[in-house]
Amino acid sequence: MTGRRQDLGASFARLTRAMIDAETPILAARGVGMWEYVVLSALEDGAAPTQAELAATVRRDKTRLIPILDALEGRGLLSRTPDPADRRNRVVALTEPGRAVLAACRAGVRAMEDEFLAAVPAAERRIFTTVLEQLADRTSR
Amino acid sequence: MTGRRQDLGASFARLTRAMIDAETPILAARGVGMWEYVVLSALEDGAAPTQAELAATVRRDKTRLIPILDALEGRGLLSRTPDPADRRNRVVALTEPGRAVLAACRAGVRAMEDEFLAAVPAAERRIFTTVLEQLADRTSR
DNA sequence: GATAATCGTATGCATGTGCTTACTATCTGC
DNA sequence: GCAGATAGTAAGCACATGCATACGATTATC
Repeated sequence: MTGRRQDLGASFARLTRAMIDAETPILAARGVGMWEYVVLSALEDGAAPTQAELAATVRRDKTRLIPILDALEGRGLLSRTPDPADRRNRVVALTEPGRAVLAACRAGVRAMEDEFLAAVPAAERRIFTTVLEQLADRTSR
Repeated sequence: MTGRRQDLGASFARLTRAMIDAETPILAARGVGMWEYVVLSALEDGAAPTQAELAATVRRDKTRLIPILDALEGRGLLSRTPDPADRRNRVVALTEPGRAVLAACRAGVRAMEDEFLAAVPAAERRIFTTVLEQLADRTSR
């Protein structure tokens, strides 16, 4: 890898900023903030058994997560249900409207991503995204 | 790209955090903070003609850049020289000791990166890093 | 039953960041 | 020569974030 010029960290950071800048208006057009989108996404595959666990998943301080959840629940996009097995806990889950909003956001984000990657040949694109996801999955959250 | 699960932005953000977490102790062992490293790196290929331009390059508020530059200059790692062509400006350049410290940091970062990518087959790794750099270079700073 | 631990909630505090303001010194254009 | 603009510098302000504290409700352990 002696030919590599830029640090991985610098490239990732730069692309993160670019993605955030690109995603923000897409989400805003659907009435969703970035943290809200992150939370909705985290619930896509299934409910979080506790708010604390959701906070850890999205790496957002549990106390600062409250207003985000308040807002989303207030809009009917997610529900917080006391867990009968342990009433200290509240199970957090997407509602149908929440799923619909998330799907709309996701569609916009996907379109943006596809456009962003359009200049990369298909075979390389496939390798890039596969390796990217593998690397990301290997990092602790 | 219908098979892709995770948002690019989420993967990039996650990897950025992982890189920061991995780099921080590497830099600290060489007495360098992350912002300091970013600044040193930005000067690697040549001096910045003004501090303002350096600030834009590293995306750091020019007013907040001052203490960083003060610290680095105080350690003799960079110089700030009034530009005779326009004495409002100060040309910022690495010193030889600065280059040495940067090289040491870079070596540590490279070793970490190589280890991080070790599980990726060489051919895929090459494609991944090439595409990554191309994508990063295409984003506005 | 009493104590300790945990969850969700609200809030305080310290730190980092971006933007703004203000200043001195310098430069540019008229 | 003068007004306006710019560079570097210091500091204020608002906001975001992480961590800590405290509380009521609930659970687990002894």
